[in-house]
Amino acid sequence: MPNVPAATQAISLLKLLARHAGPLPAASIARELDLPRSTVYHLLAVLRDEGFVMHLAEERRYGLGVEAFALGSAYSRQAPLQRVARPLLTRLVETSSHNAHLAILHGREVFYVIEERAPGRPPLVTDVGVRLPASLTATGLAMLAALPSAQVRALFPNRDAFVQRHDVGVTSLTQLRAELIRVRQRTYAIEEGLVTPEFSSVAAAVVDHTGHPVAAVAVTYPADDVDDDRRRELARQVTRTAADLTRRIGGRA
Amino acid sequence: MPNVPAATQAISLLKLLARHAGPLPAASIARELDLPRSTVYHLLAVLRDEGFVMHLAEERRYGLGVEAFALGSAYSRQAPLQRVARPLLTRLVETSSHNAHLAILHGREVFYVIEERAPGRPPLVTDVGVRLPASLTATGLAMLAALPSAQVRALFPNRDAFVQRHDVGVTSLTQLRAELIRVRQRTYAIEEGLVTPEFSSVAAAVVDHTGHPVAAVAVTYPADDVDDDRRRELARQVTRTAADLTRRIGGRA
DNA sequence: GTCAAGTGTCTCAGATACGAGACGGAACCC
DNA sequence: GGGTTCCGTCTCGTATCTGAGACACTTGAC
Repeated sequence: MPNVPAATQAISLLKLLARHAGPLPAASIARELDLPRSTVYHLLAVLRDEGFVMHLAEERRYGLGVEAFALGSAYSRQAPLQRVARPLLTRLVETSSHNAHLAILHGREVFYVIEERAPGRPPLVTDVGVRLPASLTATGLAMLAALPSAQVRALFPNRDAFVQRHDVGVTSLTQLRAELIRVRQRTYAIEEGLVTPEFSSVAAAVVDHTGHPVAAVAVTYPADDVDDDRRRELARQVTRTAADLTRRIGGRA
Repeated sequence: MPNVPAATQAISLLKLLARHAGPLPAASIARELDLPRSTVYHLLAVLRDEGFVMHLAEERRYGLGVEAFALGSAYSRQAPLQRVARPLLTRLVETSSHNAHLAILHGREVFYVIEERAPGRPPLVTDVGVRLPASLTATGLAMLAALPSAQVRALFPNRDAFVQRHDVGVTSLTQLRAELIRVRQRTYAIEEGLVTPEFSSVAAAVVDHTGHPVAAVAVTYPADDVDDDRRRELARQVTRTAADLTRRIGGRA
């Protein structure tokens, strides 16, 4: 277990500022992180010097600084998966005429790293940077289905690990396993109205050379506009895009 | 002066990983940061736990993690300037048929936060996340021209503060001041071939309610394709976009 | 105008983190 | 197979950081 408390506190402070919709006063930061006020001021001073935090003196609040943006840009520049995936998602949007996105698994959540919107389609909740519970999303289910059984159990050790949305969603490991069996049988995941009522998604996993899921591709469409035949066609396009991306990153396709 | 060495070291490590094109071995990190190996491993352990760094075990290297991306996304979500500016730059690209970008001043450098590429135009060096010396760029000159004289002097205290590119660029405060006078007289900045040979840019500053420059808007075009009349027209569109953005953020226009 | 609450800075002693260096294992080279 | 280099983990004593709390200033309520 690493023990570098000042580094951990600094990182926690940045994460706190990222979680909120806007800048925070120092007293709120101290309270939410349960840190002494003087410690918080020391950390803020360092983070300001380094450009990760800026002080809005008139509002007496602290917000993220441009170095936070620079870090995110550096991650995007260095991440081979996103660079390779972007043109493939652009093409998927063209052929499907629906919004497409790429997500990665981060613990029990999915994290959206690419969102390509189709012309004339509304923006969805699955915007870049958003996190959602994996068990509730098509992309999450697609990736969980590609994980070894023991790893799924490790991620969901008890009933508390499950969340619901709009009063719907799996609530136990047994239910989740059953759903993942269905995903494997179909070779794609379906989510109907769990994330956004009246919208559905189909998703397929992207796996690396060991077969481990590194991302999932999905398309989202208005549920009423798409019959079973149309949905199978969208699923075919999504699984083909995911397989193509898997091949391009040298994965086991 | 803040003194929280572990926090400073952690942040320096993240910045180092951001500066490089890809992941680094721990030994390189120790060498470039001039830190003991055990200290570096402690910091890497914390940053991994928090998701800011990932360990590529097969390559024995460390790279930025998805929380770096999440931080950058949070900054973009919270930054009102970029949200307001993006549709204006999209429209500027449509009317001008050239690439447009938005930059902010960060010390003596400009930092590109939006890049909108025109259809059929090549990507340029001014990509999102890139930094360039302010004195060499149209956006930098536009913002410097809107700063009080004392602040320009503080940013460029001596000849060492100036850099050149392709053997061209101002090398003294006197030369810089003369150029900034010209920028103010024209109400826009011009850069010809300093950033990318054979490409030129025109830029105008976006100022806040105090008249302080918070960003600059620019258009970049192939120098040979644009005669004086055409360039004046592009400059008119750029200064209008910058004024529009200034008004929308409640600036002094 | 007065009082309370909040912000930001500063000091310094006791608690604790830092980092030198040892160790085991892996990878590479011959 | 042996030797070298590098990686990653671990220990513990000394140097140094953390944070309680005082202080000055600003803002807001009455």
